[in-house]
Amino acid sequence: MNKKQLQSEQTRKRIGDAARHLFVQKGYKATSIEEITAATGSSKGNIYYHFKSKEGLFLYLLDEWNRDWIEKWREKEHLYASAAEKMYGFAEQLVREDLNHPLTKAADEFFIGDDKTCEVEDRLAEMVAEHLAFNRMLIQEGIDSGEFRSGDPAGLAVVLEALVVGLSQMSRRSSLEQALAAYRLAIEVFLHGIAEPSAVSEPER
Amino acid sequence: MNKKQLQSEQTRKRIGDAARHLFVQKGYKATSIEEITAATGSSKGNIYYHFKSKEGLFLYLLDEWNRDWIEKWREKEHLYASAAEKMYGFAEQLVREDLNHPLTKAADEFFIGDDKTCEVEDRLAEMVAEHLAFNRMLIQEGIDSGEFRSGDPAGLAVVLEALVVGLSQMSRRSSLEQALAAYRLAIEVFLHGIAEPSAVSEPER
DNA sequence: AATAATCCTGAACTTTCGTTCAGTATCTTA
DNA sequence: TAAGATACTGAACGAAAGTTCAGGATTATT
Repeated sequence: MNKKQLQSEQTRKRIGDAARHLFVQKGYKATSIEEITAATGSSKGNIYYHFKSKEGLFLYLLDEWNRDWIEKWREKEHLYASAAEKMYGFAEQLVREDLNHPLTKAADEFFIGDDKTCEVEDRLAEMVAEHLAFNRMLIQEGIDSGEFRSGDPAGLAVVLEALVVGLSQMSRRSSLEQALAAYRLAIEVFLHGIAEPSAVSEPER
Repeated sequence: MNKKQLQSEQTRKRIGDAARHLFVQKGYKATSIEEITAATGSSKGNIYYHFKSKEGLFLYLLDEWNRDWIEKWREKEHLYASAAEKMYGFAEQLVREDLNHPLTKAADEFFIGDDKTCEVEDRLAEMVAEHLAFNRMLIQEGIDSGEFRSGDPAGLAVVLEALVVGLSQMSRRSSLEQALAAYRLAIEVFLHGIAEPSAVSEPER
């Protein structure tokens, strides 16, 4: 590899890392190009040399993130014996990986903001669908193995996603230990609920 | 009451209603004063005559919202016989009231944005604490009545809050029926979990 | 009726932020 | 080594948004 190419790749990574960190921490709009340059030492123009635009940079990060996340999961997945263990492993990776997925907060700004490009909109809808599909498969595995009661996997996938999205938002200002504890407790509740098994109650209507 | 005073109160309400609607729908930063004026027919200056600033307007809405929500809850609370029923009623009010609390999305922008005033920061931390206290009390009631297993009410309050926050975010683009179904399912899971009672599994470590 | 108080307008100011671009430095290639 | 390609700089531009203000319209007070 060329020295130029190497350099290019390095700064790209540098910018990407700094930008991701800021996006995750502060959201999309609240993070300015100025701040990214300050965090990298690069200049404004350099960002636009390596990335098409702010949107482009963000989209690139989303793709990269998703790829890495899935890859890491594939490496670990087989270590877990049961579906329940997988759920805890899933939560742990969510916390350890970055304490939250950029998609949860920043991408939501995209969806809602008026300035959304069609390309971005499509890509984001796709990613949410992927997330739900992932969750559904996780739950389906447990059902197939007899660990989980058979029910509505699609609906439960939404509930799980909501739990994850909410936790990432609530845990943004807490320590890793606190976050891990919260996630673990959440999965525990997701699996076993909080009600006494004896006290069966149904929703009204 | 004066004609002037009445007029003033009416426009205040008009501005507040329009602003709340936009904030809930689009988030804090994405909603401009311009848009609020367009939605009300009032002028820019008029908003600043009635409210100190955009932040002030938002803070006012948060307070108002919280008051109304609590009030409505107090009216309904006694109708529910069990703690479990209360949880479903709680979820239902969350959906029906506005499908999401401004605090969930817009307020999070406040917390994270750099431009936060000290006054605002304090007020918001207070409100989150109030929310968690509310949840904890709800859970504690169930524990006291023997419906819920005794555990970590504070931790469970965070899990419940996360569920609500996440659901509100996920349900922003779905119909009322879909949202209600998702919330109900979530509460069902929160109460009973998804695991087969026979298959007991613990978190690793 | 006249003066004061209140409500409201909208143009202009200021700041912030994404984006561009002419120019410089460094490296590759022929 | 000379010419071209690549990596980078930072000032400047333009659009958007929050805020202010001088003044007009409406209502209250004396």
